[in-house]
This record gives sequence, structure tokens and C-alpha cells, in this order.
Amino acid sequence: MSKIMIADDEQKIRKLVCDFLKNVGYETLEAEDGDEAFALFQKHEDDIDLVILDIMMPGLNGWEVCKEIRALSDVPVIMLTARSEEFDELLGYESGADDYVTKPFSPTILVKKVEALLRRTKSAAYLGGEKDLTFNHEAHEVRLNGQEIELTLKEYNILKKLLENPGRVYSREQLLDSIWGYDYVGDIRTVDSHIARLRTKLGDWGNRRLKTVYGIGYKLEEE
Amino acid sequence: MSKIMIADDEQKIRKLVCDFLKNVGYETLEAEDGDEAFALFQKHEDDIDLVILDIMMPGLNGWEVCKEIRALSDVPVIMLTARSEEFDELLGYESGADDYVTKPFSPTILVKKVEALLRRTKSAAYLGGEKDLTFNHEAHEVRLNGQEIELTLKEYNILKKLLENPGRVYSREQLLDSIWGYDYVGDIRTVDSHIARLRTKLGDWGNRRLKTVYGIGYKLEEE
DNA sequence: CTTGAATATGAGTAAAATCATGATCGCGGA
DNA sequence: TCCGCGATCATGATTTTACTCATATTCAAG
Repeated sequence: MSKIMIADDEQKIRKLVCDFLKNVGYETLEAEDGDEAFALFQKHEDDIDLVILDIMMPGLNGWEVCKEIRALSDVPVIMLTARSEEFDELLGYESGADDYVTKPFSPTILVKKVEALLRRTKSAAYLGGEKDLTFNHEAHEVRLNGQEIELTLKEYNILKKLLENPGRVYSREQLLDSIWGYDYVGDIRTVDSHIARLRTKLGDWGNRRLKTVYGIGYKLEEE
Repeated sequence: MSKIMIADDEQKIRKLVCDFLKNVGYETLEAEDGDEAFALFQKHEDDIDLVILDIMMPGLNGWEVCKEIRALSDVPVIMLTARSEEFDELLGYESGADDYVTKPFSPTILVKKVEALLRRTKSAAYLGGEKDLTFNHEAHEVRLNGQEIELTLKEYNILKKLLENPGRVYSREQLLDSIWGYDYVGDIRTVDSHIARLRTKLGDWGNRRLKTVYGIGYKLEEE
């Protein structure tokens, strides 16, 4: 099960959050200030699946810890912000946080955010990680089990689009709109052609994951 | 696709937000003050999937609109707050808002929040009690006790419709009107066929909850 | 309270309509 | 010329509709 680190200087809050997270099956790790949080993260980096950071903490504050962590890892981060603080939410996103929760917060909502974030990042593993399909946007290259697959522009864009939201269904119109452009006029079934070619090129993986949703469109199925 | 209502008295802001939302495939509805917002919501209640409310508006202010909407519906609500305002976030949560964004905001962030919120609410368990049946509109997926049930379009739409108002009876005509379209011509008892297949596919749950109201139509029984 | 006519619904089947696929072809730009 | 792209078409698959007949329900008359 996933391990979550929570950093907050208030012991009560830490306990509250930990209790709820443990309740739904997560392991937790606690830090009571920014310095400890970062130290702990460095030590357990490979084990930690998600980080929750309070902003106002002794030592490094939450934003700073977040930036430091970001320098090392893409682990998902949720920030806790006290309502009275003059906080600049934007800064949070700039520092690389994935989500934030304002105090006072309902633990249930926090748990839901944690779950949503884990779900999202775990299914995005293909994009960064060591799974079977990797995207290298810079090089415009796709690799399946390390082997490069030569995709044409349209194929590449369609695959990329579907990969942006694994599980979500895209209608042919949506794909045409976002890849071809709003002003595209032409046969809607063109999408089918490209999907077919993608499936061929991606072989087994393509057949397994590129799903047709009858009467709706296509989606990339999560596994 | 989801429809989103945005209420703000500044035309520029409305346009900005609408453009971004449309860009990622949402439909939008605009209101320029609190009164119009509430009126519009009442009228299109069933179609609106999410509401974005500015706080400072002529007529009813954002908090008030939110409360009024909450009296009718659980639709997700995002509040827009000017950062300079002395605002009490708690009031926002008390009035039932699900999230808020402070101005000036980046449209991208707003879009992300919208998506996060829709994801959260749309895949949430439908009926308060047991968590056995879940709808994921994005993925066009229905799960019963976690296991996916493959439904055809019509089946899916009928189930969704009935689920919108558990306990309420829908006549065959109403279902035909809202799912097939008012101009449908054909056998009214087609509905029966689909209900029958739904019951089969949903097994025990279907037989228990999909009730026939003799002489009237069908309903989804609450438990 | 029972019966039976009238009506409504369920189950099953088969036909019809719709949709997706994969193969193929021609166009046009690199 | 080659290659990416869009279009078309035959084919098969899936979904939707229509229809039949058995069963269930209602309601009023006996």
C-alpha cells in the first residue's frame, strides 16, 4: 500500500490526518517541521508515494520544502494552507504542488484528494516511468518496452491526447477538434483510420489498451 | 460533455473562463449577476454539471446564490474571490461551495479545479448508502461492487436518468423524450426491452432496485 | 371474497439499424 | 518517388427495435 508523509507542526493535525489515512489503508510518516520533512523525504524517497505539507512551519516553510522535494522527485504533493494566511495560491502551483487544501478542512476531503492524486499519478506512470510505454516529447519519440515505435504526426498526437487522461473517453469530434482544429471539415471516420494504424503499430499493447467505446469514441484503458 | 454555468458581472472574465472551458470540451452558460445566475440554474438544473460563481455581483452575491442552489441540488460549486476582499472562506464552505479560486487566477488552474471536481463528483457513489453502484461519466463506465458492467448507450442513459432522481417514476414517454428525443417515432415498449436487459446485466441489484410502477413506468427504488 | 375481462408487463427471438474495422486507393507535399 | 493522410467500402459485430406469447396486475361485477 502507498506510504504518505505528512508534515505539520501541530501534533493534533498530524494525528487527525494520519488516523484518517491509516483508516483507509495507507502507511504514514510524520514530520513536525520543514527541515525534518525534507530530511525524512531524502531518506525515504523511494518509499514515499505522496507528501502532505503544511505551509506555516518552523524551519523551511511548506513552499520551500516543496521546491526542494521537486528538485529530487515528481512525487505528488498536497499543501495545507491556513485560511487566515495571505497566501498566493499561484505560488503553490509554481513551487510544484499538485493540489492544496485549506484549513480548516474536512479529513474526508483530504483523503479523497489523496486518492485522486495517487490514482492520477499512478496511471501517468507511462509518461515518466519505467513502464512499457514511454513518451519522449522532446524527441517526439515513443518507445514500447524500450523499442522505438515510429509514429506519424497524427498518430502521435492522438496517442498523446488519449494518454493525457487515461480512462476518459474522447469522441471522434473531440479528437478532431483538439488535434485537427475546430475548422476541420472532412470525414469523421478518419479518426478510425489512425486508430487502426496505431493499433497495428502498437501491436498487443494497442489492442489491449486502445479501447473503442461503442457509439461514443475511444479511450485508453487503464490497467 | 459536461455543462458549466459561470456567473460574473465582468464580461471579460466570463469570456476568458468560457473560452478556456470550451477549449477543453465543456459547454458553458453565462450569467451576469446573482439573480440571473439563480434563475438560470433553476431553469437548467438538470443539465448543469458545475457552477462557477463570483462573489461580488449585483443582486444576490455569490454566497447567497450558492446557498440557494444548495437548497435545490448538490451540484459542485466553485467560488471566485477577489484576493483583496476580506473574505471568510469558512463562510464559503458553510454556504456549501466545494472549492474556491482567488483572483487574479490562472485560467489553467481554474480548468484543473473544474476537472478535479467533476472527476470527484462524477465518479462518486450515487446513492448515499451502499457504495455498490458507481458511475464514471468520463470513462463511460458503470461499476457494480467495483466490477465493470458493460452497458450499451441506451442502457447507460436510461440507468443514468433513473439515477438522477432515485425514487421518482419516469413514464416510458418521459424516457423516450429525454433519451431518444421528442421526435422519436416507434414502439414505446422498446423501453421495456432495455429495462429488461439492464435488469439482467445488473443481476440481483437490478431486480431489487429497478422497479416497475404498474401502469406508469419505471423507477429506481431507494433502499 | 372470488372470478374473469381488460390491460400491462416480462421474456425471448428475430429482424433491422447502426457502428467499427481493416483493407485499399488516390492525392499531394517533401 | 515515397509517405502521411483522408476517404471509401465491404464486412462483420453490436445494438436497437419490433413482435409474440406467457404471465401478472388491476378492478369491477358477481
